[in-house]
Amino acid sequence: MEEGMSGFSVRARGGCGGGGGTKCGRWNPTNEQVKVLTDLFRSGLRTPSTDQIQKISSQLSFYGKIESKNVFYWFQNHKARERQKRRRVLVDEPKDDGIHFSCQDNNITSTKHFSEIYNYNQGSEQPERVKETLQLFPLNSLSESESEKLRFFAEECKENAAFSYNIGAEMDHPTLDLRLSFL
Amino acid sequence: MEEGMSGFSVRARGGCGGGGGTKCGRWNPTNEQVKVLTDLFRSGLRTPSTDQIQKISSQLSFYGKIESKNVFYWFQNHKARERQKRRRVLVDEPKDDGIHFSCQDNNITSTKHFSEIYNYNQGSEQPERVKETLQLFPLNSLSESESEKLRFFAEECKENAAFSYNIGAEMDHPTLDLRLSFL
DNA sequence: GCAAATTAATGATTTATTCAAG
DNA sequence: CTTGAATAAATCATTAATTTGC
Repeated sequence: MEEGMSGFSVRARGGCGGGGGTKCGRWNPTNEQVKVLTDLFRSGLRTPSTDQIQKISSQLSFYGKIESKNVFYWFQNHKARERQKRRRVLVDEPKDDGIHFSCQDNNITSTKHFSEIYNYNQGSEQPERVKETLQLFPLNSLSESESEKLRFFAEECKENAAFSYNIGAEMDHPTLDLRLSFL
Repeated sequence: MEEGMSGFSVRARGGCGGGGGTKCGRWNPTNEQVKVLTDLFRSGLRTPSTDQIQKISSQLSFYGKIESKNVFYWFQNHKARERQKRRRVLVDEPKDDGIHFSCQDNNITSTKHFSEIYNYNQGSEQPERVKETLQLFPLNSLSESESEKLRFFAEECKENAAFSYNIGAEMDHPTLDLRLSFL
């Protein structure tokens, strides 16, 4: 991928001595290793001590090549990325407010329950990216150009595409201004 | 399927506000609504903010009955199911494993360099707590349940997830005693 | 053809995690 | 250590598809 380099890159590090794999650019955790590390993380471990690191590394070496520093970095990175993920959520978001629903009684609680539920925002997939990417939103297809609309539709919802495009034609809807600007 | 329950049942929804259909069991999106939601999703939107939800809902109401919460749920479900789909693919298609760390030595100044870096050890986050919490470590899950393993993997280390998750199965490892005792 | 029966989709709720504030 | 916020995952439940016996 990014390696393409000619020069050193891969390992200017002294290590990687022995021959073999040669792919000693960086640690490549096995699934087992990741599993264990993740479980440790989930069970509360965040910044293992030197001692803990050594022991973990030792245990994990059973699954494949690994060094203490890999464990150390893994925790550093994992912790940081989890935090980052969380932060992104906080940053991009909020403005809540209330939105109520029509269903009034029903134990399910509407306003409260719901606001509790979706009173957040960005998920974990495209953090900021969404905002930028949305620029690319194929708006044109949303408010006009029915034919193009249908084209998309045919792609996305083959089965539902059936009657969709003539509705727009006969109903003369309100421009459905679903584009970045309104988002 | 196995539901057969007897008990209570159908929801005691009282709401469903205004008159009309009475068939207010649950929202039934029109093709237009699905089309727009799908396009938004495709354009990158995953977890719309409250504000976005309101606007989307407002626009979509032109096509038929809809509430903000429907939009919210739609995105939640769609996102989750797309993820699920992807995950399923990964599970079904093991991919190669290419596990061959041949590099052996490579101590990379390990001890020295490394110890300098993380030789600060505990103190900040979970001091003792770790020790207690680790008791709960779900060891059992270390060697089996490949699917779940993969799930974790896909989540945590998307890019590194490339290889092997069948190793555990064929290697019959030594109980990996990662628990309090060793930490 | 057409319903009852069965299965597939998907809307709506609940539960479990994680980080971070208190 | 406790609690609140914000999800993602799991699950429940209802509606639409589809199948099946007549």
